[in-house]
Amino acid sequence: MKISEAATASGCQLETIRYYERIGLLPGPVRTGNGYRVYGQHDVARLRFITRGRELGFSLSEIRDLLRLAEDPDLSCDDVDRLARHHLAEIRERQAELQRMAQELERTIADCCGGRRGTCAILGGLQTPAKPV
Amino acid sequence: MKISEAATASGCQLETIRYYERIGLLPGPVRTGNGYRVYGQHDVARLRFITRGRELGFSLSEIRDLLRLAEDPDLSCDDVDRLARHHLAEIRERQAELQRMAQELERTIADCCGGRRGTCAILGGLQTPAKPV
DNA sequence: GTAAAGTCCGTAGCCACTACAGAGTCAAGC
DNA sequence: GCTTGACTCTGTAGTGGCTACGGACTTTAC
Repeated sequence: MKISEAATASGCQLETIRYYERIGLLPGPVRTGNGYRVYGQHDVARLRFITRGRELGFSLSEIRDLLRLAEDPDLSCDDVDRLARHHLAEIRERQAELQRMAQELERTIADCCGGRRGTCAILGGLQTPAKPV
Repeated sequence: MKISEAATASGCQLETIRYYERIGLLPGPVRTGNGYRVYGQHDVARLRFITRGRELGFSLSEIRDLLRLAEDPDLSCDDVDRLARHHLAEIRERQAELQRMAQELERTIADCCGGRRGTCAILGGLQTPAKPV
């Protein structure tokens, strides 16, 4: 299939496919006589794997690791598990950080009396470092 | 004060100060005879405002807007309030997204039997699109 | 006097794309 | 056969928010 079909089949953007090829995440496919890329089911599966990993927030380099692990059938999946847990911990951290931000913002917004600039609590809150929570 | 002192006083990295100047977020300061930048309390306050905004997850362009609003004392703070609320909504969205990711990852990790590659649920989960939650 | 630290400027790199420009190719309709 | 439009190719530049480097200059400390 051609690149646009592979894009549709994998849920990956067309330019992104070329990008993944450029950075070596996807092997360069067979070409037709006119130079068009030709993809097979295996390529689509790999693209889906990458896309899915991105949806779950993995970085491309993490996905590269996962793909390597996935392609070595002799290893136990301990490494995969470790990578997934590590990633989950990072997500939890980001969640906590967003939660802190949201709380501070909410407090600041609540303090806003809707008045004039001189008394604006939001701008005031931005002037000063965070209050300890 | 010199740039390194301004960096310490504002909690902003030295190179970042120069970067903010380059993109027009911080006005170019007075220079000494040798060309060194000289900052005052007002600059430090502005830098702290920016840094604080970044900590709260505002983009530099949002911060630019906030600074403009902060500097026009005639306006009511409705716009500031609107911007803050809009930003809060975005944070809430990102939180929800991370939550979805985390749940999926947790489920996938839980499914991992610790066995060999052929049966690895994590890799399997990456092959297939998300199950509806 | 010399060595270390600080400052200057400009540029390139990071991530993960996205968007172009300009050229070639293919299929359908006339 | 010709035109039109859709598709594909390559290479490059842009995004955001920094960070890091190199090479030149100045200041500071001993």
